[in-house]
Amino acid sequence: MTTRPPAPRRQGAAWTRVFEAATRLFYAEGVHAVGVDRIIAEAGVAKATFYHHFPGKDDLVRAYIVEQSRLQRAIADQPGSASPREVIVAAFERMCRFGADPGYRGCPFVNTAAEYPDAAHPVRRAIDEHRNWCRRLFRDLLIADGHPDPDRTAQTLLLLKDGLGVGFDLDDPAVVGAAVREAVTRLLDAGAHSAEVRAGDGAR
Amino acid sequence: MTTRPPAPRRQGAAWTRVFEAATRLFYAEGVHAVGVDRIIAEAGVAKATFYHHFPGKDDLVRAYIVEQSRLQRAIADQPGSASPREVIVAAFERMCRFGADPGYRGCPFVNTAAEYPDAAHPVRRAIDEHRNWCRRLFRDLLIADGHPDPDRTAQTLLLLKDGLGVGFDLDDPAVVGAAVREAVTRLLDAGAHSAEVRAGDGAR
DNA sequence: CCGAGCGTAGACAGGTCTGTCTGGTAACGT
DNA sequence: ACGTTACCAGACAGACCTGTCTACGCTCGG
Repeated sequence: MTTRPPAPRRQGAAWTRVFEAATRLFYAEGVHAVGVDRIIAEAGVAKATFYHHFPGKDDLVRAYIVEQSRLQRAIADQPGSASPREVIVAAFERMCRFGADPGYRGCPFVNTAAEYPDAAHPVRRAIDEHRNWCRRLFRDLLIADGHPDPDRTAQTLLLLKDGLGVGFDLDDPAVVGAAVREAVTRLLDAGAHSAEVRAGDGAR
Repeated sequence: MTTRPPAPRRQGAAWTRVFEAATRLFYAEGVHAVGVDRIIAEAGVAKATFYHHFPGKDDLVRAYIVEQSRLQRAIADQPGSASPREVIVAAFERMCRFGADPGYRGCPFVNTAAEYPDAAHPVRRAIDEHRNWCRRLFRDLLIADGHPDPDRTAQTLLLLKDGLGVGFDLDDPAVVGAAVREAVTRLLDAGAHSAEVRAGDGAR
């Protein structure tokens, strides 16, 4: 009589429901602002089931970060015939599209890092890993594009990425988008420009 | 017998002690992670005194943000004989010095905004005010410097400011500092460069 | 001298947090 | 037929959260 499925639930889906509810809530409201009770309520899952799949809340937070990183890598890693430079431009174009969405609430990595002051915490380590991957990706693309200073410029691209994450959340998306597009173009042109200068050609 | 001063406390200083403890803790550990009990304990103040001075915790948070904004304005507003361009460069130089400090934990405005998803919240409004002041300041300086696109470039400087706030907290400060200094210089040179080009001069 | 204002100490209420535990149900592989 | 695994419902513990309240003391202006 009791314990019948209130929702037509697929079996084996409790983990997924918990994870998806957590992802949505963590992103929209912040990690510390969302309790386990809230997550299991929205997932329609028993508390024991939650703690059966995740040893503790922090493990869920870490899984959330790792999955966000995996998603971004999957998008960036899909092969294409574009030039390195076009790949970078397309990546920022994509970020600008995401940022213009009304549901945008900032970069999940930056927002979560703000709630974990301890740099040695597993969650922070996961965030560090993602940032390192990102910086390496930028650097490799810049090298492939023949940029004269790939390491520093990769960090500059990271600066822009972090800046747009904050800006799209707190400022006017249209202005932020315009500023980002121009800054990225100029940054990449600076590399090409240097190469041209070295080849004996002037500006324009 | 009871109620003797454990510390040699100056009278009328309870508000200050609360505020300073809150500022330190909010910045170092985040707003949601620090409770009122903790603040009053570190301030050496009774709970009733806390609620005598602040209607609630959010008011204290707002006061924290407003004061941080006031401090930054005070630094930026002090007059000098420097050119507009030098003022901008000096501002970023100052931020880089702050960011290199081992106690640096990111931009208080960005970190706090990450904990207040509701854009209509008084705390978020205070943060918006600060960002608007900052953008206006950049724009006015760029106009005074004769930059051809002050509005967009002001937003770009804001992008860099937010990016360095995150980067100095999460990445290698030395690399971030180098990237910031170069990006700012290049951004300001681009304006001057456009002027030169319009005057009929080529690159270099 | 005396009251107002600021301060202390600490109990208390009502809620929420993470995490544990009991008890029972349903599907599945062997 | 049986054990395992996944799942649900919900009570419970113990800590911490914000915020209120009582009761008392110190100091200073009038």
